[in-house]
Amino acid sequence: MQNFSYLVQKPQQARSHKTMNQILNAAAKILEKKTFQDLTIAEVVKNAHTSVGAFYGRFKDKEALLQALDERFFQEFEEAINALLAPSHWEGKSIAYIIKDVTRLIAHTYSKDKGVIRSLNLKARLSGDSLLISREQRAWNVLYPRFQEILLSHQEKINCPNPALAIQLGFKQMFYCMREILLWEPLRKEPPYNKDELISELTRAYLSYLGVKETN
Amino acid sequence: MQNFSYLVQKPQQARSHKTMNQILNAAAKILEKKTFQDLTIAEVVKNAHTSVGAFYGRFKDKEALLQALDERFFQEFEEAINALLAPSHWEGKSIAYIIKDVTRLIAHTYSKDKGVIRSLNLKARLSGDSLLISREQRAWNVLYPRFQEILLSHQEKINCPNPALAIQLGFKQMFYCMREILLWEPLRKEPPYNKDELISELTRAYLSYLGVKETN
DNA sequence: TGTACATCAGTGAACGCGCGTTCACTGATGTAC
DNA sequence: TGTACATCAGTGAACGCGCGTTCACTGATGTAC
Repeated sequence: MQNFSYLVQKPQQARSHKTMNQILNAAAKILEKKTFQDLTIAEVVKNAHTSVGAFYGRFKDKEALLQALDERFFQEFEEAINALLAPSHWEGKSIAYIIKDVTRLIAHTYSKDKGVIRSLNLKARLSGDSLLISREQRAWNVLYPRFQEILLSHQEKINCPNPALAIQLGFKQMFYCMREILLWEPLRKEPPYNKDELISELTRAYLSYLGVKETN
Repeated sequence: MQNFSYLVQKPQQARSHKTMNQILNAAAKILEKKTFQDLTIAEVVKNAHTSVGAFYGRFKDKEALLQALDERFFQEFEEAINALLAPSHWEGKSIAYIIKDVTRLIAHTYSKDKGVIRSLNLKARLSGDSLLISREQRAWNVLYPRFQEILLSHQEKINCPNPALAIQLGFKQMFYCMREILLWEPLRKEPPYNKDELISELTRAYLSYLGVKETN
């Protein structure tokens, strides 16, 4: 599953494991304030109380640092997705329940470690042909098809001309909007939303668009 | 209104005016394929059949090039917005009509000069505290409040718990989704949508969310 | 329970490359009289 | 209708700075016997 080719060598001793974590923590913290481009190795190792050489003893290059952050921060996300997708979990649940579940997951995912996620998102846009697909993207590629399939199996509750299209566009509206609001609006100093309100409003919008009547 | 402080000097002769346009065209073309960061002055002037010195005779620095592109490409957009906002234009029109109008404007705006718009959007995210607010942003700041005001004046047609919130979130859903789909999905090789279908679906979604009944 | 050796880990000065920017110079255009 | 001068415009080699990366070296940890 995971290849750690971005590492020169996996940590062998507790000592180096600690150093590596210090580096990742320092980097994550710096990324709250600036972009990955503006982050320098010198700055990271200074904040991690280690040295440039220690960095390159662990990471192949600067790029590898971002990959390591990607792995580290989306492990949790992947587990949350797997929990949602457990065969029994959505069994017999209403569309409203399922949509709210997914909306909530997205809201929570994009509320933590914003600096790292922002950097990864930017990275995906900057590097034209994305050589390495991010772990985040891979996670979505697992979640979405299953989600769509389940919604389509409830098709009789959906009242709109083109359910398949509406499921997709509705998901994108909710997802892109949530991501922009949580990740980028704060940087533009826009007033924040109440998170629970945001979740229920976006859920409501999605359900309205699909023409789902039930209020459950 | 516009300050051209990013220019060393405005073109005085037809000759230099032509050179400047060649530079802007070359840059816009390069930005279809790569980001502003990856674009080099050497590359631009080579494609513009001119020289580094000519560039710096016109532009204060590399940054100024992006500002000039911003000005050049959003002039048209601003005019379109002013047309929509002409006092008589939305007089007596239905909510459905108004929303479709705005959705269509966004769709058309983000269908052209994607390279430049992408670069400007990235720029806004990369440079933490945006020193210069982009012309695009300024344009939205003019359009949105007026749009909101007009929708609120039709409040009796809106059926949802919190109209003001729904107008705002609905707009964001539509806008962020449209922008992401038109600007970034193609880069990820995702299959494109039919534009008219996209406009009417996102309009329909917005109206459903607001609980607007009329089909006009 | 030492001793020898291999590997892991860390240090930070120095290197080097890419690319934005400068600068000394040449040529074109406009204006005054 | 030239001539002189100022300003505009363009050229491209050279500069220089920032920052990622290397490298020679020191110290720590583990293992064999």
